[in-house]
Amino acid sequence: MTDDKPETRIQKKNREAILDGALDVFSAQGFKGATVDQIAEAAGLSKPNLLYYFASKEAIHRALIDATLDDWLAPLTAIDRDGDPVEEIVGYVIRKLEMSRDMPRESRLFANEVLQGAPHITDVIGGRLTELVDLQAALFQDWIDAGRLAPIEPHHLIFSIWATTQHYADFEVQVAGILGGTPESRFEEAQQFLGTFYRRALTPG
Amino acid sequence: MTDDKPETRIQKKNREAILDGALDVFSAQGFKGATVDQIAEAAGLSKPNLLYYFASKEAIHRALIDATLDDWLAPLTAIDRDGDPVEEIVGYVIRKLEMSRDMPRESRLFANEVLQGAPHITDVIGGRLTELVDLQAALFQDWIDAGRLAPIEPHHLIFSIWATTQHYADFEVQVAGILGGTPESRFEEAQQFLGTFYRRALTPG
DNA sequence: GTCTATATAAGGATAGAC
DNA sequence: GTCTATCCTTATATAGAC
Repeated sequence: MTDDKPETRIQKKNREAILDGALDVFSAQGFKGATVDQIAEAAGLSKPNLLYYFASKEAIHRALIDATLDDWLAPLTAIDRDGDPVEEIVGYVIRKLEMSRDMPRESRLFANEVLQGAPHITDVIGGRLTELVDLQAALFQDWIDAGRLAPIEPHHLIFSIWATTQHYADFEVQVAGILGGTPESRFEEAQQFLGTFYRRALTPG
Repeated sequence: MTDDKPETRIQKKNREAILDGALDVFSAQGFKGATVDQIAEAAGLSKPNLLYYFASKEAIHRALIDATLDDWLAPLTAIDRDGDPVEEIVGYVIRKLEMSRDMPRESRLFANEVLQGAPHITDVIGGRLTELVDLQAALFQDWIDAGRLAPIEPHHLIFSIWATTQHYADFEVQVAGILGGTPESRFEEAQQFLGTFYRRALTPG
């Protein structure tokens, strides 16, 4: 166990604390609304010490996007071509809703980013994301052509799934203000609603 | 025509220019991301001159929310209890989609606000908005009880309508990046998609 | 009502001691 | 690696002349 590795245990711990704190702050306030001071405080470090690990606020944000993007897009690739079309898509809806419940900060991080013109992820949208979506949309279209899914434009179907599921994370204050109840009860209702809704809209015949 | 009225023509024109410029800037960058300089430039005034009309950045934002909120919530009250339930709700969906097309700045203004915890409109969410939604949700429930609408939780139905329609304004860069085409072609597709989608999910039997 | 100049504060980033 | 002190830029807001 030599020690010339690029990352010591303490460095790893600090980097993780910084990224976690940055996720808190960027997701709640957006890029410009976030301050390095707030991130440092959330991470339990002084500002200069934080800037010893990351060269700038931009660099923290970039690292955070890099660290979360894969997780965030993962469900899109988990749809099984050999499964039942309606159940596969409803399953995707439910997974996305669970992510809104379990990773609301990530949802808001990307919502803030896209809402303000996606200045830091233009390459992702123009590249990987479009490829992934086109791929799944083609699969949906195959299912439709085979009569196993009610005819509907697949890209817009994907948008509707993103919109309806991420809504519960991104606009949570509004949802909570209107519905009341607990986070758990709200997500249970949402799960029930979305399952029913998408089954009706997608079942052929 | 005496001149002791609180507002002259030139004041009115300047106030409107400021609010219009502020709508540009706040909707694109959020409250913290916006600067008074940018708003002044968008309004065609100097910064001190702008601050002659509004005491602070906060005051501009408040005035803007006040000036746009009524328009933004109007469609919610336009649903006709005596119409055909499915067509009334689909009509609401289409009106909301048209608002995403025609008032994208207002959509993003409120999206920014809610996404970041609605610090400036807590009273609206806890008050007027909840009342309006509860009222319409009760109407939907009546329709369901009468067997004229497929059974579905009405509050979540309203959320889904907001989410799916405002998505096209709030996340336009992403939608445009994935779909390509023109704004017109995208909205036509969306209209087609959402009409089909909600008719299927809401038609009873 | 509108401008130039400026006060004042916040925030990003660095210097240099330890 | 971590801290205190500080620099520098940006941004809100005001003063005061015209």
